Amino acid sequence: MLVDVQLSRDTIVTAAMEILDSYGLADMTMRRVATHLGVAPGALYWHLANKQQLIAAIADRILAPALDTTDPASPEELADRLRTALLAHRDGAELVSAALSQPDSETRGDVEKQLSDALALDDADVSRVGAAALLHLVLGATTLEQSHRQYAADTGTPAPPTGTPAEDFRRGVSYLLHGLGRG
Amino acid sequence: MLVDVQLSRDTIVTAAMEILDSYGLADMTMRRVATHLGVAPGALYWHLANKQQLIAAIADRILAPALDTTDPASPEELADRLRTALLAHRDGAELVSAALSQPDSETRGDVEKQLSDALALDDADVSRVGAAALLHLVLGATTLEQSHRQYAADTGTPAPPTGTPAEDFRRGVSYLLHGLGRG
DNA sequence: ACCTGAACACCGTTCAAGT
DNA sequence: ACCTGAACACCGTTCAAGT
Repeated sequence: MLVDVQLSRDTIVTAAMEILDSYGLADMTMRRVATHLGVAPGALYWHLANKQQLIAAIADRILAPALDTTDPASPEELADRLRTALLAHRDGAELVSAALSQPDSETRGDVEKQLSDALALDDADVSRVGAAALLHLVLGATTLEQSHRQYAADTGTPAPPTGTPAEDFRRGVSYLLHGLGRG
Repeated sequence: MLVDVQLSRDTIVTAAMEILDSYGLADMTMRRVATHLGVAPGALYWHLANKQQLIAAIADRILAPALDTTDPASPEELADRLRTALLAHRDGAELVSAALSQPDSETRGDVEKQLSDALALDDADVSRVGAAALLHLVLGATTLEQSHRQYAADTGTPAPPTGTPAEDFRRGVSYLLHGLGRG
């Protein structure tokens, strides 16, 4: 338990991510976060409206290393960086999917804009649909990969021999990008 | 409440889907399903090991109209039929995503095989990666579309003018398919 | 074989009351 | 302003005991 630091949105997010990485999304409950901070459950609700808001804030932190970049990346590179960022936290892909599924997610717009820019296409409509498709691909493929990893870790079995996931990921992205080039 | 029919896996699944369509996935709890059937919560566990198993069974029912077909469809048509099947039930895309994310999902293999066959490519590896990518696209795009629909229905606002979702969906699929053609 | 009753170990969220 | 205590209205799951 962290001792006696002033409670704030940021300390709550940090505590929640420690629980996430140690025990997974299912165990990242408001009550456990509160206990971890040595505080009553209700205290969290002074700083956050609800759990969805906490999840959104965590998603932003998870995505930050992939997004806060000055140089414009290629779409391949951006997709790869997103995957890496998601894999860096237990259940990261699932959590971010949940956050971006909320209809009022601002982050989703940001990510799609950055993907769209990376595509560097003339047709804005192709960019929009292509960026959305790319994001779906990244989230879907990474969620599946991560759940397989976790299952393997839980059961002690090695990962299934479907060919290396990173390579499959890049190939899926590459197929879509080729298709977009002929938009 | 259904009255006095013998409890079985099938009647439970039917009751659960009625709650799903009426109140959504968040309200589809084991306890509410039991109440709807006029039975104690524990009774369900004679017929099902746990809630995950119920969700898997519902996913199969939702997907059935898209999959149980004799004639081999084009990948465009199959993708479209999957989207339609998911949209036919409240939170259908989210529920099926959850079911197919379970590492031991048999249905996921079936769907990917059918997509892979529909692709009708020579290279088996391209088929495998392509089918997975297509499935991610279908689930991701439809989950988003459905959550936007629900949000619009809940708030009374009309859907956002992003261009018609069905058209965007077909375009996303089409881009990926073009890319696969040049695999 | 199939189901009930009752419990176990939890949830997210609210809100008066305290400091 | 910020937090506690205590409650409200729930969960999924188990399991002795009944029929």
